[in-house]
Order: sequence, then structure tokens, then C-alpha cells
Amino acid sequence: MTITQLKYVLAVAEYKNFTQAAEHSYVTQPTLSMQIQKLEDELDVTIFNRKKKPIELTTIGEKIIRQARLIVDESNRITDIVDQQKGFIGGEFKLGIIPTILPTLLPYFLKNFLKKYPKVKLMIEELTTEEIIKKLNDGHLDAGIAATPLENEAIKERPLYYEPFVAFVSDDHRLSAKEYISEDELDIDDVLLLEEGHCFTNSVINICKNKNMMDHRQFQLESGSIDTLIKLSKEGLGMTLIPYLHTLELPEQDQQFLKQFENTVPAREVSLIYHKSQLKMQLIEALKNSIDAVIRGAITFQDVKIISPLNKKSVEV
Amino acid sequence: MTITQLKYVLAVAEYKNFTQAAEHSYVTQPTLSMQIQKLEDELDVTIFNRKKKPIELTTIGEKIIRQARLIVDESNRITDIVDQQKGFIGGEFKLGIIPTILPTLLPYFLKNFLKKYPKVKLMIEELTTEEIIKKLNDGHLDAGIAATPLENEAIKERPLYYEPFVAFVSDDHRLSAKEYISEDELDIDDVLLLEEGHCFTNSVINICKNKNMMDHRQFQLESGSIDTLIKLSKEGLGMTLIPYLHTLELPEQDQQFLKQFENTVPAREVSLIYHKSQLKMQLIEALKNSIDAVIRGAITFQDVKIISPLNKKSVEV
DNA sequence: AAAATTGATCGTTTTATTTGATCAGGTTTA
DNA sequence: TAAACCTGATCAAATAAAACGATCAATTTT
Repeated sequence: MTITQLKYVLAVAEYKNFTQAAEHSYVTQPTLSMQIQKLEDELDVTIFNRKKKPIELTTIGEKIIRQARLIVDESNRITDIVDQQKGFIGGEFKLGIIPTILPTLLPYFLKNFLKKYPKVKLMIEELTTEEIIKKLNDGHLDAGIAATPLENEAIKERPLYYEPFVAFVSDDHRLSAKEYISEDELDIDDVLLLEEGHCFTNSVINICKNKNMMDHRQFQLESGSIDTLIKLSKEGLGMTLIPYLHTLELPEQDQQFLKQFENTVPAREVSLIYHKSQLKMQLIEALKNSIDAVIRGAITFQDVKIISPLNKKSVEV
Repeated sequence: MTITQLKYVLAVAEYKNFTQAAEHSYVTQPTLSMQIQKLEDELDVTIFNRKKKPIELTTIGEKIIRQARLIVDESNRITDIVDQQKGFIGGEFKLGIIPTILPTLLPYFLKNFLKKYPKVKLMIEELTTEEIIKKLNDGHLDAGIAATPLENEAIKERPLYYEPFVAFVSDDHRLSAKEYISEDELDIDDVLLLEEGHCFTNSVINICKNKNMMDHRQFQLESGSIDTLIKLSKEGLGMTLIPYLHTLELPEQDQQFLKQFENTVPAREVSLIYHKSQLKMQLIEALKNSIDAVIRGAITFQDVKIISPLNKKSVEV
């Protein structure tokens, strides 16, 4: 049994297809087929049910996959150990960031980070929380940045900062007269939301007390971008909630429409998340330090109430 | 990096010698040297300081060894997983048993066990507790049977039975008139002990209240066998303590010299012990079941006080 | 000083892996 | 229904890797 064979098996388990698995393993299909057969012969089991389309794992196959994942992970970690000992911070690093964080956070740390760690090849993808979790689990991402807590066993979280929600209320809105806003005054039917799949949407819903079925409104448009929400809001189609960092980028004439929450402000916890197997830890630490250093100046709030990004009740902290 | 390379590295780390490591890996020395060099090149580190005699690990080498051990263990476990799924109980199984347990316990279960699991190749070694622990840690043993608790983090324990200590007191001894004996009456200077290294010796010392320096006695002879202790005792050189299972094998004329403890009887906890990495679990379970089934009839005591086999105070249970 | 031990080095042999071409069994498309 | 297509298995040939035996240089032991 070799680590290569285990990697091939994992690839097939992932792509459910020998040919694709071979491509992603940078070998030809016969090579991969043969190695897997050799492993199956050696262990005297069939790992894959090749008759089913797409290919399925056998019962024993499932267990072997789990163990193989463990072995491959642990073997990958050897280079980590060596790097750490050498104090070397470098190599490929795949980072997923959710859409409502990426555009505002990235400019803060990216340049500094790349300058400080010139040997790191950072590959950033914009992904939903769900996608990030999936890719962390199958090893396609090294880390992610998302709203937490996720309550996911396989994922570790390191909070980076707490980002308050800020209301954007246009002139003609019923709440436009108020200087500060309170959670009680929010009506979910009246708040413009991002399209489904954004955890930001869940958070906003979790803030609003009124969690009944939301078909009271005259129209329903769910946008993919916060800027669109702001535009629609200015058209008088409702208010919206936006993350604090986004408010710093608004043109001056729009700043007037912003309203902070009074007292305890609802906020989302933004964390660096990674798989519990903790690969590339030294790089994750480096990234956290870079973000910490730069964000401390930008966001300093006390007395925040963390809003869950899941479909759940909020939790007082 | 291959699992083979990691195994070679572990072998060198173990034997501190390339040639010996090669022999134990069933390859020639140049082969092993080359593979280790390849790994060192690939990781760009030196794992071994070859200048020192015997060979030493570098700092990074130590860490690599630890990780290599983990990977090799986990990869060995794949066959376990397959066996378990197939319900197959077989293969080599190396078991270490301490000298004061082996001769009395083995006859009870060995025949039945081998008959029930004909595919198991059982290799039994008589070893001290210390040796067992060492060999469990370096993988030279799959399991051991010893007195517990050991308070060793790397070792897991599954208690098999509680074996009381029985006193053997010859006619001319000061305690010979009593029907039952009590711990208070024991004097360490007066109890014949096994030679050092036997945990049974520690246990006996732990029973005796009188734990002062033991040089009050006229002579000091530490034997390696319980039978010798009995012979010496019959010669009037003192009393001795022997494990319960041993009493069942004494000739009838010697049975008269046995004295049970009154009330709560001191006993040793005999456990199946194995490494925390839990290799060959299904075989360990099978072994435990075999011993359980046969020992239940032989030993049934309640109200025992477990005596630690370590150099420590006893613990009430 | 001689002998023994140790790990590295070097061709050579042996073994293992990978490849490209091809095949057989399916399914989908025309 | 036949042709096209996709999929994984198979095979001989090429390539790569591992292992070996012999030997060397450096130490250590005798």
C-alpha cells in the first residue's frame, strides 16, 4: 500500500469517475485504474462499485476512504512540520471568502500580507459559507473567512472581528426621522434582502423579530450585491441592513442615510475557519495576524450582540 | 514520500543504526540508506545526525519521527478495518505477559482461544511490565497482560479480573496459628520477595504497612519464581504472598499453609493492555472475550482492595 | 597498527509504474 | 436500430524506481 494509491482512491471517491480522477491526479486513466486494482487486490476488497453510474463506494470502501483521508492528511502535514521548524511561511494557500466580506475586507490586509510573506501563493475564491465548508472538508480549500458560529464539528473557528450591522434608510422611509434605530422597529417585510444562499440574509432575518412567512410585501427581489440593495433602498423600495465595513466605502452623499443601532448593536462574528485536521496551521496563523493587525484600527466596538449566520435564534454574548 | 520510506526512518530511529535497521526491514543497507536520503532530499532536512555514534535524531528529525509513527500506525490500521468488516480474526498477534501471570493464566484460555480463532498466530513473550510498555510503544507487541493501573498515558487498559493475594505461612512462623490474616500483621522484613523488576514485588510492598528501609532482616534473597519463594518459606525463612491463581496449582499438602486475608482482601487488577493507537482491536477484543469466559468461573471475589503495581500508595475501590 | 564496523557510493539487475493504444460493456444520440 | 460516445479494463512497451552486491572512506575497537 502506498500513499499514492490512497490519493488515487480519494480522487475517485471525490469525482465518482476514474477518468476525471486520473486527470486531477495528473496521471492517465490506466495508471489510476491499475493502482486502485492493486490496492484492492492487496487488501482483498472491492472499494468501488463500478457498475453503478456514477460510481459508488462499497460499505468497506466508505471506511477505507475515511482512513485514507486521515493518512493522506497526516502525510501532508509532514511538510507543514518541516516548514514550521524552518520558520518558512510559503507555498500555495487556498482561501475562500463569502461575498459579503470579500470586497470590503480584502483591501485591508491583502497587500500587507503578500508583502510580508512573499513566498505565499494566495489563491482566493469567492464562495458561500456552504461551499467553503464543503471545500474545507474535501481539502480543496486551506481556510475560509465567513460569519460564525457555524456549529460544525469538522470546522475550527478563530474569530477575527465583530462587525456591526448598520441600517440604510432612505428619506421617504417610515424610520427616516430617527437618529438611532432599534431591533424592535425592524419589519422583515420591509427590509431588502440578499438572495438566498448568503448567510448575511440569515443574519438579517435573525435580527428581525418578525419571523413570520415573508410574503406580505408587494414585491420580492433578492439581490446578490449589497450595492444593489442600497440602490433599491434609495429608490424608496424599503430599508436594508449592511455590514459596517461596507459603510466605510459609501460615497459621502450616501452616508446620511446610515443609522446605527442604539445600545447593544447586532453584529456578525467574522472568523477564519479551517478544517479540524489543521493543515497549514502556520500559514493560517500568519493570515490571522495580518488581519488582526490591520482590522483593530478599523473596527472597535464593545457591547455587541452576535447574530448567528444560521437559521437560528441569536445569542447574547 | 512513501510509507516505506517512513518505515525505514522509524527503523533507523529505533535501532540507531542503518545496518540493523535494514536487516529488520528485510532490505540491504544501501537500499535503506538511499531511501532515507531521498526522503531527506525531498523534505530538504537532515533527519539523522550520522556523525554521532550511536546515531542521533536532529530536532526536526524528532518531529518527523513522531509524525511518521502516526502515519505508519494509521496505515497499518487499514488492514484492521478490512479484517473487522470481514469479521476476520487472524494474523500475527504478539502478546507480552508478566512472569507472575503467565504460567497460571495461560493454561486457562490458550487452548480454547487457539481453537476458536485458528487463523491467529499467537506469539507470547514473558516480559516485565516495563518491557511490555516499551514494546507496546514501539510496536513490537500488539498487547500485553499485566497488573494495573499503570497510569501511563500511551497505554490503554481493559481489566480482566481481580486476583487476590494469598499468604503462604509455614508452620513455624509467628502467624501460623491464625486462620485469617490481616494487612496490619504483615512485616515487610519478614515477607519473601521476588527479585526487583517484578511488579508483584511492588504490590506486595504496597500491601505491607511497614514501608521503611528494608534492611532489618538477617538475609536478603530475592528470587525470580514464586515456587522458589514457597520452598524458602517452607524452610522457615519467612512467609510470602502469592497470587490466588497460583494457589490453585499447589499440591494438596501445601494448601494447609495458605491463609486468606480477612474482610477486604488485597488484590491486583490484571488487565489486557495495549497502545492507545488501538491497532488490532478486533483481536484484542477476541482475546478479552476468551479470557473473560474462562476466568469468570475461576475467580469470583467481591470486596477487593486493588493494590497498585507501581511504587505508590494503594487505592480503595 | 590491524581488524572490525559503519554509512555512502556505484554500476547492475530486478521490480514496479506509467503510458499509449485498444477493447468490451454500457448509454445516449441520430 | 445503428452509430457515436463514454467508461473502465487490459496489454505490450517504455520508463522509472527500488534493491542488490561489491566496494570505499571514515571511524572505532581491539
